[in-house]
Parts: sequence; C-alpha cells; structure tokens
Amino acid sequence: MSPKRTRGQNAGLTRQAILQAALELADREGLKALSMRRIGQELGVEAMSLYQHVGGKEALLDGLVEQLFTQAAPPLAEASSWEEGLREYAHTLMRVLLAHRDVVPLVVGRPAITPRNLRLMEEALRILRAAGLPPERALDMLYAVTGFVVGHVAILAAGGRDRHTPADRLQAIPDPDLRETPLLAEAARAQPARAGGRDAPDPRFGFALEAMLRGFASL
Amino acid sequence: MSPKRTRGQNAGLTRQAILQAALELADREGLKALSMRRIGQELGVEAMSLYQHVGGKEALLDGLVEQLFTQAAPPLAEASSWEEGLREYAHTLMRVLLAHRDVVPLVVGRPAITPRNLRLMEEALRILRAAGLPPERALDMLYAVTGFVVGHVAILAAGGRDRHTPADRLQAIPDPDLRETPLLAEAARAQPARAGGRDAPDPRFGFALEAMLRGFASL
DNA sequence: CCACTATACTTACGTCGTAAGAATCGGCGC
DNA sequence: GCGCCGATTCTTACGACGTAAGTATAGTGG
Repeated sequence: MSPKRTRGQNAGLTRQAILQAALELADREGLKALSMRRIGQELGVEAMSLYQHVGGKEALLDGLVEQLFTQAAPPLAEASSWEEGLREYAHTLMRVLLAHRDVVPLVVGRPAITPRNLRLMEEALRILRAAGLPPERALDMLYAVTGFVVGHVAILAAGGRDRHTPADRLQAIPDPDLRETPLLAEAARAQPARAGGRDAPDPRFGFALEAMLRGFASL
Repeated sequence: MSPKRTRGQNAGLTRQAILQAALELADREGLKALSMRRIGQELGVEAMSLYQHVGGKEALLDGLVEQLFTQAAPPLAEASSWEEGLREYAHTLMRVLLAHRDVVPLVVGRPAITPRNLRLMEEALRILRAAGLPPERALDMLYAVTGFVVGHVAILAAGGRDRHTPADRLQAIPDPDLRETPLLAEAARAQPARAGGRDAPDPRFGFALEAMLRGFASL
C-alpha cells in the first residue's frame, strides 16, 4: 500500500528526479504551484528534504531552464547548410518551449551561461562555422535566432495562459474592444483561428523565421 | 517633517501614482522588492490601502507591463515607409525595455491584450497599412518584431542581472569554462566588450533587426 | 451638527522559503 | 553481534508574503 517511510529512510531523491518532478508539476498545474512543499509532496517527501539535493529554490529554477535548453540542442548537430541548421534549431527550440509554456517566464531573466549551456553554444558554433560562417557572424545569428524564438513563444504563451488563474480574465479579445479596432479584427479574421489546438505550429512563426534567414543570407 | 496622517486622511493615492512608484521601486531594487507592503511603504501608506486602487497584485503587474508598452508606442506614428516605421518601433521598444530591464520578465507570460494595448496595435496597423502593406502581413510583421525585441532584451537582461541577488553567482563567464569553449571565446573576443555600459545600444540587435527587415522586403 | 461615503488602517489567516536541530537509516570496523 | 558514523529525512520555527474582513477617521452635502 502506501510505502510509509520512517525518518532517515532513503527516498531515492536525485537532482534529476526532483527537476523532472518539478517540470511535470509546472506543466500540469502552472508556475504558482511550484512551491518546495508541493514538489516534495509530489515525490512523497517533506519540503526540507529537497535542500540536500538542489540547494534552494533559485537553483532549482535555474536547473529547470537548463533542462529545457538541453532538450532543444541536439538536432543542430546534423545539418547540410547553416540555413538548415538554424531552421532546425529554431523549430526544435520552439517545440520544446511550447511543450512547457508555463516554464517560459523562467527562461527570461535567468542567465543562460551555466557551464552546460556554454558547451551547447560551443557545439552550435562549431556546426555553423563548419558550414562556412565567420565565427563572429555565427554568434550573432545564434543570439538572434534564440532571442527571436524566446520572444515569439513568450507572446504565444501569454495569449494562451489563464488556464490556472481564477479565470476572471478575458480569455479572448472581448467584443466591445474588437469593435473599436476594425483593422485588428480584419487581420485576425484573415488569419483563421489557430487550427490544431495548443501544440500546433504557428504559421506566423515560420513566416518571420524565413524572413530572418533570408535576411542573413543577403548580408 | 514626517507628514504623519491619521486614519481616514487622503494620501493622494492614484492608480497611476501607484504604478509609477512600483516601476521606480522595481528599477531601483529589483523584482523581488515588489511586494504590496514595500510599495505601500514607498508611498507612506499601508499595504491594504493600495487595494482601493489596483485590485490586487496581479492587476498591478499587468498595469506595469501596459505602462511599458504605452511608452514605446508613439514614435511609430510618423514614418515615411513601413521599414522605417518598424525600425523606429523596434528601437524605441528596445530602449524602453532596457531602461526597465528588471521588469522584462513580467512582460513574458502576461497577455498583452489589455484594451489600451489593443488600441496601440490598431494604431500601428493603421500606419503600416497606409504605407502599403496588406493587413495580414502587417500583423505578422508587428508580431514578429515585437517578439524579436522582447526575446533579445530578455537575453541581454538575463546576462546583466545579479545586481540585486546575493552576488554569489558568476557575473561573467568563468575562466575554466572559457577554456573548454574556444570558439565561443574567440567570437566573444572578436566582438569587443560592450562599450558604454548598460544602456548602450547593442550592435547585435541592429544586425538582426536589419536582417529581419530585409527578409520582409524580399517577400 | 449630522448622516453618508470614500479612504486608509488594523487584525488575522494560510502559504511561502528556509535556518537549526533531532531522528533514523545503511554500512563500516571490530 | 555490536557500536559508531556519515548521509538522509523529518520536525519545528521564523519572518515575509497576498489578501479577506472589519474598524476608524476625514471630508461632504444636507
């Protein structure tokens, strides 16, 4: 039945296990649910037990962000051209961030220069350079694409939140406001309602990304 | 001296005054300092008094974000071409967000569809359309540029934070990590240390923005 | 001068991150 | 077997947070 433990009995806690539990919890119940007590509860453990493995809440959040970027990095490795490499990178990062939209606000305002992430950037630079880019431009483009993806997913995620909040907010653009903004209404109608629900790829994203890549190529 | 008030005496509170005090406080002491009690203290008032004017902390943060976008919007109004209009918009938004970098994390994960912001978007669409853009593309570009700016400033702001945290973090890339990432080190050297301190314009930003505009033009 | 309303204050509750210390386990030498 | 020790978990406690509920004061129209 319930595997009741007594006091000092090892509960199998690991930094990785904690991060994963935290990520799942955030995906399921949102950012506000991410309290030490709640995460512990998810693992059948008291809050203070976590401190043996993660060192504090701030460090835990840093770990979450690192996990996200780690998930997004691999596919850059095999690419025939730098355009293709950047495109793959952008789409994969987008997919990962969208899969964990509630965690996106954490990505912002948290330095991405953990040792692990630095190694990821190095790898990306290596690929881009091998494809014929000058190293300085390669870094510029990597920054540009990463920033663009983060910003875009931020806007998308923002529009789609309010699942966990008291629902007293407007979940779509209210009619009276639409009536005062005819151009906006027209453009919104032209772009039909996002098909496929929350995880469908955003056509607007592809449009802007291609524009960016095309601009890179013409420099 | 200290203008001690008694109980029901009007303290001159306004939604605007509260938002401005909160913004200044955030700029001065960071996001963590933004508690209702602390904001009240800044205005010589108890925390609960604020609730008469702002309706809750979440609403207050929404208000902060709205203020930022409102500051960034006007200059789009006078532009000779849509490229010029978008460029001005991007640079102004960038400048505003950089001037309040600590507030940037709030922009992410907060829907930008307050009535006021909708009107701003409508205005922007009007300008872009008058410059000859199809309305659907105009909206696409507006989203793309906004997302790009937010993402880019997010990355910059993230690198520059840690002024307010216990300073136990690394504030630059530590040497041992640099040694393991030669390409990154080389690219970082090629791009000399950001001149002019925290508020200088980022050359990387201009590069990516121009690439994006050029890409738009070629569609 | 008196009710009425707007405004600010007081108190209180539950939750948060986490410091300090007590309790319990697994595994070691003997 | 026994005693001990480091690792791991739990308990308790503190101050700060957002805010619901209720109270007191100032200004205002009669």
